[in-house]
Amino acid sequence: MTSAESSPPSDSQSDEAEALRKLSVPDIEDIIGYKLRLAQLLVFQDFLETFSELRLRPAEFSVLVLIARSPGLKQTEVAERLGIKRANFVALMDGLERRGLAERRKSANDKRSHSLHLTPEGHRFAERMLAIWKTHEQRFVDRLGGREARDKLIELLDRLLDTEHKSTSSR
Amino acid sequence: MTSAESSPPSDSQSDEAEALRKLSVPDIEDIIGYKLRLAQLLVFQDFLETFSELRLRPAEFSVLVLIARSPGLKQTEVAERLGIKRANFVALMDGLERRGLAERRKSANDKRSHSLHLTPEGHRFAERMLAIWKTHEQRFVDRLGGREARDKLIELLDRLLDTEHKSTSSR
DNA sequence: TATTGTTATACTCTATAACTATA
DNA sequence: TATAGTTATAGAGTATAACAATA
Repeated sequence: MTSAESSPPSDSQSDEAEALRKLSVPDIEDIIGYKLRLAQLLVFQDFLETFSELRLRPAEFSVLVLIARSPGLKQTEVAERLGIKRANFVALMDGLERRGLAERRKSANDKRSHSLHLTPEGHRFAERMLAIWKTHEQRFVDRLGGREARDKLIELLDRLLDTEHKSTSSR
Repeated sequence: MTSAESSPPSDSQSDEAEALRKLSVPDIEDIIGYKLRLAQLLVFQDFLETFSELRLRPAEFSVLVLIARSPGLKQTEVAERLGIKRANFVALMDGLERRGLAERRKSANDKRSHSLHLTPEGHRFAERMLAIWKTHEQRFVDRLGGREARDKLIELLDRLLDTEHKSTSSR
């Protein structure tokens, strides 16, 4: 099972430990990006498990949410808002269309573009989806310690995402 | 350029808007997982740009940090701590070894395992790497509004990551 | 039998170039 | 010329199975 040595192996350990002191290497747990990645992976993992029976992935969920709130958006608009390359959006939308959840409608004024909409079935699906999503989201609000903590997290993440980085105090 | 219609297309808009009211679809910006993903992508993107001249990816950085702090760890231990499958860790470690930054040492007591160490060159590399990393990390501390805000963010992320989810108020 | 490191492989995401039909 | 959608393709990152050497 576990090897008999509970203390770490001591090759040239002391030399390296000495070198470490000069380096002041950060604890990986204190690194913002590392922790953000762990948290994101955890939430997405929970999402995948929560939505396994609906066979819904995060990207598909976000597309359905967006066209439910803003029906009629052009395909490229939806893709750009979600940070999906329009080339990659095609297969995703094909899947939603094949499942009868969403549809492309040819625009009359611009025959190049498609406007996106939920189908009636997609609307019923969205109801189930959002009910399930609430349990998923609430799970993490609870872990955070309630709505205030959740709001604080969103606020801090928004600060990270704020494109107005005033490098100096000017502007 | 931009099409003449500034108001959204109004196909069966009113019907869909009515349906939306019943649905109460969340704003995608209010979804924890979505915002976490955006923030993580932003930080990693900044990391990639910051370290483009060192040709260092986040996973490689985390490995170097870990074996700088804890020299002698077994290959599988390092991989597991970072959430990397040991099969995928092989090529990553090959790369660090090929660049002369880290090395596998055959363990005397267990001839199956390798203990991982920085080379002297890897140590010098780590000094440069960490100096650069500090500027990267500080950039986001500044955006957050200082060290207190950064500590708060880490604390909230830790709550998300806490495996002790007390489902009820018991325990 | 179990574990360490390894190879091979497959699947998902993401990124880019180039095509078509419209504008 | 430029744009919307599409196709093809390549690269990362990640996941699993199976093997050899060793425990």
